[in-house]
Amino acid sequence: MAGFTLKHLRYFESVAREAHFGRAADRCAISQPALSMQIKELEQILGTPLFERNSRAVSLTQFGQAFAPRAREILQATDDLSDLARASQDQLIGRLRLGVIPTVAPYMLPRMIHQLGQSHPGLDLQIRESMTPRLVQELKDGRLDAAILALPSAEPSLIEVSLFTEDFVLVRPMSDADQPIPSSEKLAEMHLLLLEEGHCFRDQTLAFCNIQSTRPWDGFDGSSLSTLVQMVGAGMGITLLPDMAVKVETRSANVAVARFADHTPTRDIGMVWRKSNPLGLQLRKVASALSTLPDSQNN
Amino acid sequence: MAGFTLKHLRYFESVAREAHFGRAADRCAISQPALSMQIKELEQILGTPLFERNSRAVSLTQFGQAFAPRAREILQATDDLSDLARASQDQLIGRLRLGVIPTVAPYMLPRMIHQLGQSHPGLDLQIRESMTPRLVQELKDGRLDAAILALPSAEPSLIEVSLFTEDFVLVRPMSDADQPIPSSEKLAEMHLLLLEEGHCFRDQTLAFCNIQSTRPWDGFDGSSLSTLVQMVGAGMGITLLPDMAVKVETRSANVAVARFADHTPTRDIGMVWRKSNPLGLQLRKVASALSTLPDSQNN
DNA sequence: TTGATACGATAAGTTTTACCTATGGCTGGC
DNA sequence: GCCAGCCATAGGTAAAACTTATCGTATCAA
Repeated sequence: MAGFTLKHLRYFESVAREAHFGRAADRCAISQPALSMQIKELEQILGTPLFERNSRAVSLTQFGQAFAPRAREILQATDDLSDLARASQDQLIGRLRLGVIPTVAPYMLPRMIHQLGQSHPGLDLQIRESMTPRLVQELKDGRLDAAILALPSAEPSLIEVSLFTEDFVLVRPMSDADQPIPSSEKLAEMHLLLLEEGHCFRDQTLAFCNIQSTRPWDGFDGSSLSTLVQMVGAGMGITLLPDMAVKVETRSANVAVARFADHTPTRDIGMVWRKSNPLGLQLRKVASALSTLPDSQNN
Repeated sequence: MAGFTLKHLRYFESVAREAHFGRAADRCAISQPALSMQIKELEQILGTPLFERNSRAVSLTQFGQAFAPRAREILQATDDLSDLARASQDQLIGRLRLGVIPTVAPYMLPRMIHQLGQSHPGLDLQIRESMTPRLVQELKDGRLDAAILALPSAEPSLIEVSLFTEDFVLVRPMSDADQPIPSSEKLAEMHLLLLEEGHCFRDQTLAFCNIQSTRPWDGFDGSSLSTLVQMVGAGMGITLLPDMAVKVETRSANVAVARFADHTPTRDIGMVWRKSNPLGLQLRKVASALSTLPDSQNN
């Protein structure tokens, strides 16, 4: 024997409230016989009568009186659950596990958290900082919901949305400030300081200079952009910086910043998530909110 | 658009638990396409996906994770309400989901089923065999109605009713049959064969011998009492058996059974259920019917 | 790369269920 | 005794839910 249904409970509640099958049926927008049958079925399922049908009146049995408040609780809980569903439609709420690559995280996170706090109240942002391959793997494993990294991710199972494009700038010792800006070919012959293996920014820099990334490298690799700039300040060479890092990293270093006039190297920062993630729409809104961020720093 | 039904919630809960449509469909006793359609319909009603279907895996969306505990609460409340109805009969009828620990089930079940068939016609007995911690958890989750295990359960939310106390007996190779019965201290120094980690009977045996259960164990653990007795018969050591297992397990094995004269180790087998279960009165009657069982075997 | 496999979605057909209208049967009041 | 009010029953219909068979796609091994 199957259990009762929510419909049974709604009909029961209606009869209990009206103490009248006909009016209760109206309230339920069904016919009186249909209601009678459903109540009868409910009583049969429970194995106990719920109502006492006197010829002129309908009243709850003792068991019906115990049943009614519990039934109302359940109906209330289902209504609440429906509301929960509705409330979650429009905008992303709850946990968002977001991966960010190391050459973006320190410069973007403060404004990002601030921005999302404004545009997405109720969002529980959980940040993980890792290099691209690991972020991609964790996305595919379902351990991240989305990631911010340099496009393209070269991963067909992910959706990519570009947030903004940013230039690379040249950072060199202050003593070189009045030198002409070297071409990318010249750069390859200079003492170019790079991030460690695995950073996509390292690969992008090498690509710009037309250097094979597999070529053995004789320089000292830095583990962060901050280290690289300090090394440049100490006269150990030159480096490239992504635009968003410039202000923070060159503030207190004895280095000169120069922008390329032509063929400026750039990278495209984007947000990615699984194609199969049904929150695509909401994630797109998050991305949209984040794409306004670089504007707020350009001054 | 009509709201969701309890059936929707049950199906949802099943898929959420199994993370697999096929297995979930089996559990619900319907076909996989029917389940897929119902889940799809539920998602449409809610206006939000509940599951993320990767080709190889099914996982809850963030909303699904918020939805699941509430859905379970509602299902639990409906089960309680059904139980309330059954509590108004004076004898338990309908489904009884009963958990039994492995060192009791094989020896008690046949008589138990027979006894309840007599004393409780109309009872639909569903047995699950698991070790104590899991049974307790499933009781608390509302996935079991009652369990038979060794007392105490150390769980304040459960009611415990003792069914009977049974002795442990010593089982050793037939060649040792005329040896004196060792003390519990002696036992600890002999080659004592034990059940695997997790069985309460293992812990009770160790406690009797004053052995720390955290102590690394050099013996081979058996996965059933039957295996242990076979190992004893093969001369690999000695073991203890609960009384109810003796007749069945030593019948065809080349072992000697000895009872302890003094300080006999025992365990208290009892039935437990949630304090909040409205069927307490009826379950007490079931326990009472079961407590007569050991008498019928004592000959 | 290709073929096998696993798994959820889709399609077509059938059974079950919930409902409608019409009617029956009981009760209390006029 | 007849009428009015009310719930139950009967017969028929349309929607819902389920079945089996099949498809599409992703994964994995050869």
